[in-house]
Amino acid sequence: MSDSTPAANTYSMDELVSLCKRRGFIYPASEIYGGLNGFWDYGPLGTALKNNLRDRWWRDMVKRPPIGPDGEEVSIVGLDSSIIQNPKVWEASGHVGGFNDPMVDCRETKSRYRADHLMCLGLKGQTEGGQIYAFLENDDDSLAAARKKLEKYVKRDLADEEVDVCPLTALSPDELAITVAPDTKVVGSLTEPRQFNLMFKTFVGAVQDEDSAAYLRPETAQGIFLNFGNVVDTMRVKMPFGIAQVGKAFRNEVTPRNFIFRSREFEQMEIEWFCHESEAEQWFEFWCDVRAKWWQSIGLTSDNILMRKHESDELAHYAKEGCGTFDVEYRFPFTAPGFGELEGVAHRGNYDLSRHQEFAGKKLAYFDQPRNERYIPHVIEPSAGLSRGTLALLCEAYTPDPERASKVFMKFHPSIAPIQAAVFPLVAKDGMPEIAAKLFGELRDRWDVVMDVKQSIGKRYARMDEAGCPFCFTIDGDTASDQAVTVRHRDTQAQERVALDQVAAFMAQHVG
RNA sequence: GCGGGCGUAGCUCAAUUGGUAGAGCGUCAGCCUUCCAAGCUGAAUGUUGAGGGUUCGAGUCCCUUCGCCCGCUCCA
Repeated sequence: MSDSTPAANTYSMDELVSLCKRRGFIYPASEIYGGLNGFWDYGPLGTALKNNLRDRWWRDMVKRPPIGPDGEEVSIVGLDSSIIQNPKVWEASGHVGGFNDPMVDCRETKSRYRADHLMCLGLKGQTEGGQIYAFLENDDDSLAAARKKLEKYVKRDLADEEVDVCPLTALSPDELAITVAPDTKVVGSLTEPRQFNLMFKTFVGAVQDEDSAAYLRPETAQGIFLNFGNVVDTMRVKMPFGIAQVGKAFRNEVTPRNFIFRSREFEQMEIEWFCHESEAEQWFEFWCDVRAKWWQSIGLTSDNILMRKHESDELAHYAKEGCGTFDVEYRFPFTAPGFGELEGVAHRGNYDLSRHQEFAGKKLAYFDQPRNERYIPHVIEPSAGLSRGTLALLCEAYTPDPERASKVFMKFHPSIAPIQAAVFPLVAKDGMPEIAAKLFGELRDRWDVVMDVKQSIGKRYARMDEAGCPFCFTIDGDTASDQAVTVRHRDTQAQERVALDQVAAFMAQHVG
């Protein structure tokens, strides 16, 4: 998350969460049992919204992929790999090593540290009877403070040769017991390092022993790398090309927060774009541009979208030196005035395929006929959050309006709105419901449409405002004679008259 | 995992020093209604997050637990 100009959003997340529950977008998971931290269920409208976002992505990336720099459509094929994979996958990917951070807590200061980020200072060759002072790695002030405490303890200045520095993780439990934590003066306030396993562990088969242990995938990407060879062998693809996948991933987040922004079960929409190393930088720029524009095309305004280059110290373990990662970030109400990550476009180099080649002992090189060269492709990865994208759409759509009956309406882009049109007979008599039913039948095959004949027209309009339905078609007393209906526009509340036989054309024009 | 705050109807919230849990909105039904939650009538919905304790009596006090929010920590 990063800072920027003041927030445009003037509502609180509580209001949005409340509307999501009230209107069937998102419910707390297993709510009747008191919920479960970090999990959420999508209601009927939330499901429709999320599916629309997913389908739009699939259509724009796989079925009708973007035009590449050479003016031709790029080539992307789809995939749906399993959630549980051979446990060795996660050793090769670096998740077993890099995704398990040993943590220590300080009982005195209530601080938590990554154990591998703490270093220890002590007298060389002395452990018994002495004291050890922990300090933060790469922090000169912390180091100086630790040394000062050590010198005070031994009551003299120390030469550099006399002191010994080692990682906290190298300490024995006895040594840890005589260690003084940063910002404290007493010994033994640090807990033993504890593993924070961010991957969900499970067991394959009915017998639960370590041999059957497996993990739910923490990202969908690895399933693509595992099938790289299969796709090359079976799909007549040629470099450069992409493999796309949408699916669930699971992470045991330390702190699930901010509604569905950081949940433990979430969905990703990922493309792994394979190319020759010499073209990787060009494709990286290409995908950053394509993906930023795509988010804007579904209704996220440029004001709330930000492209941000990662600082070098926050690069992922797979990120290629010097090329880095770009984030597409969105200004959520809970991050404002800052931004939160929506999608990361990463240059993964050939890290993953090389690792799998090494760990699996299977050749994953590609023979490039035009180049007459065999190589392990480099990978550009536009990795988008489907759950986060859905949340961004909800946040972007939420529009308070004290003037209208609902006090708020959801301004979804018509193409991804969970309900794209509503058909209403103005009153439930005089043949109006019959005309409405006929129109409803014509529209529903192609769009998400509802029909409602109950209650006053104002109430139905207001209900559609909260659901974010962009257009309501109302059959009135004149329809039978003039063959026209009223279109009511959600955003402006304006009304216009449209010929009955032009409603589908109207929808095609305004919704797509 | 730590600290702080919170948890009452679908939603937003009331409920005196501990004394029978209510309102508005929403939902549903009926009447009505020819363009914005109209009006009238009626209805449903709560072990007050869960469990235990103190008390004649607990939404209210105490303990435990679960969940949510904020801050730390973390986010390959």
